[in-house]
Amino acid sequence: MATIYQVSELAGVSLATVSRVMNNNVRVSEATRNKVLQAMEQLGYRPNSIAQSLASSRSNSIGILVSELHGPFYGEMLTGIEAEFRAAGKHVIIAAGHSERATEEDGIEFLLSRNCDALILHVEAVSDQYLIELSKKETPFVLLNRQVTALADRCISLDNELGGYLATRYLLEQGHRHIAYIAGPMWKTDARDRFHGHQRALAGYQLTAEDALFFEGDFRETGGSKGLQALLASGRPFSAVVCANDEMASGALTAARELGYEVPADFSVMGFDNVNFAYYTYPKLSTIDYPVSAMGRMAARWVLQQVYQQNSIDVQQVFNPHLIPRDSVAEAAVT
Amino acid sequence: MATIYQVSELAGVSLATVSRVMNNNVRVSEATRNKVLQAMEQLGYRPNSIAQSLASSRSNSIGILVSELHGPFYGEMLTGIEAEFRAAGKHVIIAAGHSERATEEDGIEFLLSRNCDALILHVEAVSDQYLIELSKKETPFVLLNRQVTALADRCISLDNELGGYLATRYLLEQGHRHIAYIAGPMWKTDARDRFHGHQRALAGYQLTAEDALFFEGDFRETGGSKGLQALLASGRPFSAVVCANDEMASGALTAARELGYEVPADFSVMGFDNVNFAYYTYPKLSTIDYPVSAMGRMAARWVLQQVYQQNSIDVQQVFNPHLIPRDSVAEAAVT
DNA sequence: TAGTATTATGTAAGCGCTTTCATTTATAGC
DNA sequence: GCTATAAATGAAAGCGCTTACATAATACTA
Repeated sequence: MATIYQVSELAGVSLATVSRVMNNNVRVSEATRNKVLQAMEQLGYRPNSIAQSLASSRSNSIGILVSELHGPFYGEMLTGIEAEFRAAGKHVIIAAGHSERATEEDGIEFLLSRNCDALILHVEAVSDQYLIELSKKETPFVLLNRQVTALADRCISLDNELGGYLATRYLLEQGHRHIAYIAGPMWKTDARDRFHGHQRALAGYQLTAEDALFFEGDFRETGGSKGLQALLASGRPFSAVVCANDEMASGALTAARELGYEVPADFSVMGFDNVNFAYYTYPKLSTIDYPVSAMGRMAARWVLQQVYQQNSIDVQQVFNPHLIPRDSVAEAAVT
Repeated sequence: MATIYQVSELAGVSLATVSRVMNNNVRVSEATRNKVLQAMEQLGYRPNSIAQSLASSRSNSIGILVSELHGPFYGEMLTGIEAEFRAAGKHVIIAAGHSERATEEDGIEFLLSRNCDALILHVEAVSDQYLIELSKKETPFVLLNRQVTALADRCISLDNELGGYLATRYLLEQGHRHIAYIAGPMWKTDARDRFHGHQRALAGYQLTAEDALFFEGDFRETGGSKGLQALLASGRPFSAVVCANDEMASGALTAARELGYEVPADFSVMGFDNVNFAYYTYPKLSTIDYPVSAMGRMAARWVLQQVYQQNSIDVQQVFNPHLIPRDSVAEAAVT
């Protein structure tokens, strides 16, 4: 591989000049610039990004930590992030945190050791305190889908409470009064926030959430199916179930069918996230849209703005969810 | 951030010694090793991976190019790859190729410019010739899910032909004789191979694929639904449809329902890939398992073995698909 | 115990760039 | 035409490591 030195020789200029035309931040005369460009062309020169990084102490790499690499949710997020950075000539280094504290901390440590210029973190298990400590180190980071008050300016999140509210309000508007809830793991903030939104919506109708109609799931399909079974087994009547995410809603749908119930005739089911497969369930899932790809892009822009000084970029920190009515919710039967 | 120099000072040894204990490939006495370790600890030293890379001309990074970052398929693949490398202290740099020639070539160029030690490529649009040229450059690469004869030793792939064969043979065994086929884009090798397997299975029963019962889809849900509509519209009777992947099968299922057909009572549907949501469709999709995560891991191992000399690793190059019978296929009605 | 083979450590030259500072060359002013 | 200023280029010192090669310390042999 040709080096900058060989280019400089061939072009008959100094190293510094070649470097200048590459970075074109300093004036170089048309004539020399052309000589250099031509020499580069001729040698098939490609800059060594490692050497550039070392000399400039900029790695042009951004570390991304997400819980999982698979699953409909993170894929969308990564797509948004990658597209934005790729266009800016930066690259992403990816690590998975698996929603476990040790693995998440490990992943962050790993990315840090890779000299990332910045980090985009979708962490769930790590403590606020840890993040606050991390913020004192030199590597800047944004948090996706997490609210830490002390780090408010680095958080890009969805108003999960509002989402929970919208889901339940929609069911209430359809006449449902006995609404079951299959939550995510309640140690996760988003799971709690969504549930709080649910409670607020109920309160608006002078109702409260009943313990018998609550099930704490795991955000996965099995959580939804187990949850539905448990709710049914409780004997407490309900005409609708809101699930804290689409995976669980899908599980609930499957379980309902297996147990001989028909959705939405026997009861309505509401999801959350609007992941791509929500359109392909049967019945098509009514859900709350989570603009995850847009939020991923926004996190990338935050980095571009804060770390790479691209000041023309606007950053939006809080996103609003909205209702996607489809076929899994029907009006409550008049009683 | 502390540098190796400060560590060496504090420990009272030379730079070289510090470097040696870090890489522990050369003997260092217990006593000095401890002094150094302690100094590192005390300074909170973390090696600068960029400097290491420059000096050793090893970036410890592997470039991954996949068609998309989202979708059930690639997510699994990435998960397998990342897990394997992370354990080995390597990191992955990810780019998306979007199944377009220009973007794929661009992505490869991009990864190359990042000084990756190796590349794992899941490319579809790029020509064999291009890959052969690429193989002459210094950066080694593996191909996932692609067979290039001249590069046979770098290909890790699924026997797609066998998969196609298994799918159709299963339907034949269930008594189906009029089997429609919704293919992937026929310019993609895997789409073609799967179809060839289909033909071979038919041939085993003295049958041939009928043009009227063939539809070329796009590997996405809409392809499946459009495909089914087209097949139905052709007026040609069939009792089963094999779809070249699960997404299209899911689309076909949805379309069937919307058009008032019941699967598998009115006709059977077969998928391919066994992506995670195949279990959550209604009815649960009978499909062909594609061990994509295992294949991703294997690609990572190939790199570990070939590039990082971890000789203890075994590499398997061809994977076999197998049948996953579920609920979307039933026996053909006796006529 | 001298002489040699080993083992442990130090010295210093890069790796391929960026960037400051110094120097040269062109441009303008009068 | 000569000086003052600006613009273009070059020289060289790093960036934080690795790794020959050289040297010092230790162990082993007879």
